[in-house]
Amino acid sequence: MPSKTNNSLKGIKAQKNPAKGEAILKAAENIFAQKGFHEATISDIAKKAEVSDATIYEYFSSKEELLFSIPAETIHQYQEKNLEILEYIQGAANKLRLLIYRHLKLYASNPDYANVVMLILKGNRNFLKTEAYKIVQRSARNTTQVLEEGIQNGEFRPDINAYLVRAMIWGTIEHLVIRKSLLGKPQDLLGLADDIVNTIFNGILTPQKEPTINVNVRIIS
Amino acid sequence: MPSKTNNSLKGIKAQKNPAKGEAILKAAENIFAQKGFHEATISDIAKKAEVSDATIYEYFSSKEELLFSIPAETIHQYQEKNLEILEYIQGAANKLRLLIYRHLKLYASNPDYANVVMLILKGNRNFLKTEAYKIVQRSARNTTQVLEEGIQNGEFRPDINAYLVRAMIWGTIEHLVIRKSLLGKPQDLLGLADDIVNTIFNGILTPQKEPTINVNVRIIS
Amino acid sequence: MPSKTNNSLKGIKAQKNPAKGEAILKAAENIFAQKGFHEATISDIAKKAEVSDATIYEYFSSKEELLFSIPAETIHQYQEKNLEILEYIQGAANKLRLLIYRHLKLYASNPDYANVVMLILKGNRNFLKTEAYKIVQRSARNTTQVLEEGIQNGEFRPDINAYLVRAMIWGTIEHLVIRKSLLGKPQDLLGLADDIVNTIFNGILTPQKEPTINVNVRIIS
Amino acid sequence: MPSKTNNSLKGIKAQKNPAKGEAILKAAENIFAQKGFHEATISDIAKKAEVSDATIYEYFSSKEELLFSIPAETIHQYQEKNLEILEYIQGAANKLRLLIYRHLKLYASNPDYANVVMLILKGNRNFLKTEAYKIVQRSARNTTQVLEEGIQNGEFRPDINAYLVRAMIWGTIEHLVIRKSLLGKPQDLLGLADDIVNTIFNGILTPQKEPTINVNVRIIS
DNA sequence: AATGAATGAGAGTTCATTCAT
DNA sequence: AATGAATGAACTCTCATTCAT
Repeated sequence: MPSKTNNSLKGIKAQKNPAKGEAILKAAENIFAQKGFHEATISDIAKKAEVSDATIYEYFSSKEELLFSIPAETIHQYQEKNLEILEYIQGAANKLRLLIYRHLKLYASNPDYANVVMLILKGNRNFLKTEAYKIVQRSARNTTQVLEEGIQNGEFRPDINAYLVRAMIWGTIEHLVIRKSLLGKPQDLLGLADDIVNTIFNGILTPQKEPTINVNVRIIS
Repeated sequence: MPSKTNNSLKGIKAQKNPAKGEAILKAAENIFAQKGFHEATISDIAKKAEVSDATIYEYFSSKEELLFSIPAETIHQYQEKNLEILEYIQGAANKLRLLIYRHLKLYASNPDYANVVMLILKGNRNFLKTEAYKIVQRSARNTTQVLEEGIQNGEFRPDINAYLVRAMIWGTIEHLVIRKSLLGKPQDLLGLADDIVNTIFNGILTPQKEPTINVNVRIIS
Repeated sequence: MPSKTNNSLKGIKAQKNPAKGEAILKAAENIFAQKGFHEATISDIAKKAEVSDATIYEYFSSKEELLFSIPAETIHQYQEKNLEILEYIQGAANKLRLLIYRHLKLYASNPDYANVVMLILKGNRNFLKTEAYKIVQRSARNTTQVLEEGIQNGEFRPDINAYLVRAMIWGTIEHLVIRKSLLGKPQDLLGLADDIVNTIFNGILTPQKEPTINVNVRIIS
Repeated sequence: MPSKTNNSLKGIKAQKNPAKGEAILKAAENIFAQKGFHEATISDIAKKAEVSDATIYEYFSSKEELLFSIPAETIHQYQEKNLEILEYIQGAANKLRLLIYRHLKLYASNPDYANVVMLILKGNRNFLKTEAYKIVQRSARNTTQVLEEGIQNGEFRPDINAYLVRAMIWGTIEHLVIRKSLLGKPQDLLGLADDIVNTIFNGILTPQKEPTINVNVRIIS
């Protein structure tokens, strides 16, 4: 159930015309994704959004605030939906599978967004002070909680480091998304979800064959 | 066996005074790490290197080339050393453990370098055309080869996706290194190496203790 | 006898709502006094006047016209009142004393006004073309006339330069008012009126003892 | 004897090429005088000085600093010269006459300078924090000291207010200079020096001609 | 009559880069 | 080889002003 008061999330100055604000945001997402932050100019974005340069400043107080406003809405809805769905899923393993799947899908279905988040925002120290980043943190906590739940109910090994496992899952996803953004390579991001889950669940070592007893039965006809 | 002709790797214009070139590179690494690429100025770097702005252009043809020259030497030596050591290690699992350990150590012991590579170079499309990036790719192939070796000799499950597993390992490491750069958080990066290896090897699922003895029945007709 | 058609004096576009026009003018006076002309924005003034930016343009056709409209009413009333009072005063010296006193008082009792006139309008070439400036000139002529009256009736030295003396009086007052605006220094502006008058009247030189005749009387007893 | 270390007075960033710095300063003086501070652009000044816009910023860190640097050298030399000359003049009245004369001459012979100082700097609050303004203050103290000297040695009335008289002198001069700048009116500024001095010295009132002869009677017994 | 919304037009400032010495 | 000096080329951001409603 997405809240109605998500305006505050965006750090947008006012809301003269929300549709126009949204259009600017979309244009910015696209231009930043193509060119990068410093290489993109306000003029580029204004042209794409079909407004004047000055109008952008009616909606966002600076170029950087415009950048930081991009993920706000998306991340917010993503997180709300996650919480909503998690309620209906039984079992930590199933929940984790869902989180991985949705995390991948978030980026897979929004390439520009993925680009901006992975290539621009991820390395930006100022983004860490952002409201949107706080939601990212909350979203991270979802994963950790699911992991801890699984440890406690015995689904997951008791000796795993939940913080590290979360880092592995996120790191894997982000690594793949960046490669996709930069090289276009993993053609089908979502298709990797199962492999990721399997590897995270079972590891890569060949399971030690449990010691077996070979019984040779000779049927004497 | 490190080559002597590693100049070409650096993209350095000439080699008037290699020591000075090196000093500029170190200064750049430090300044870029602190401020980021666009926020750092040639003047900042020149001041730190105790040369004039113009001198930097005697050694590097542009600010971006200077940036791209930072990893060249380090990555080159890293890769050479990897190849050298891998020869002496038996078993894919052991080799993989080594690669993970050294990969983490590379960043853990060079925070400025980690910063530049993770926060600046990683998202830079032009870096992909670089000579240094080719070494990165070669280094990635090491990991894939070790994984494939392990699959073939039965150490690793036959059904794992080597490409994906490598992405997981690298993604995990990079994720942790970025957090360290940005948040200072995983205090002891290297200390996580064993946990990473364990989780990658064994997964997170609690192994199903088979309550029964496996009996193989061979019917001899 | 103040005219009723003082609208023309203000350069105000229309007179939709005179009270609102006045409010805008007062707001402008205050904001300009605080910030200066270029540093003050129409928005600042609109906010202070509790109207929208656009409304200001319903009353004044430009920012500069708004500025020039500030002194109109005040200077007009000041001049009218001067003329009125001068009629009832006997003697050029007395009249001059009055003009000095009222001139000082005009600024002393309207600090914002003083600020705008002294720090902003005084150096503005366009202001010279203004209707309000014509009244300033007329007001200056009052002073000159009083001076000439005094010269003719013997109250003032015949060799003084009326134009210069007026410049001295006005220069003195303006200098003091500016210092007050900028430095807050002459705490009590009005208190200086008498000193100004005395100095202007008597100068600063110690009066020469009138030549005397020494008569020695010898009393012969 | 002007000091050699007057660079510090200018607030100039460096002194790459003092002649060029001077040229920029002269160009700025002229352009500011013609157009005013806000109406003048860095481009205007650069064009006049025959340098690029960017070069101006090699010599002055901002447009405002450039403005403030204009009076530094002039005011400094003026003050030094004043002190030098005052030493050789006997009598407060003579000294005061000199100060008035030189004050007028300073502006009369540098119309652009007069313009900048009177129309732009005089109303600028930030200028008060300037090094150059401190010299202005010192220069003001010269005048006050001469006035006090005259009071003490009996040349000037004991009841005059030195602070006020200085304000009158400066106010008169500034008023005339502004009129000259704005209206071109007092054709011959310097020619007014004597009138100013006379009026300041003797006032404007007709001296009361004593109708009687003062007779001192000495009775010689 | 009043204004929300939009923008044209600049302007100051920064910096990577060049080049004569 | 080294650099002081100069600048071309942008780009963000501001604000007075307009106009449809």
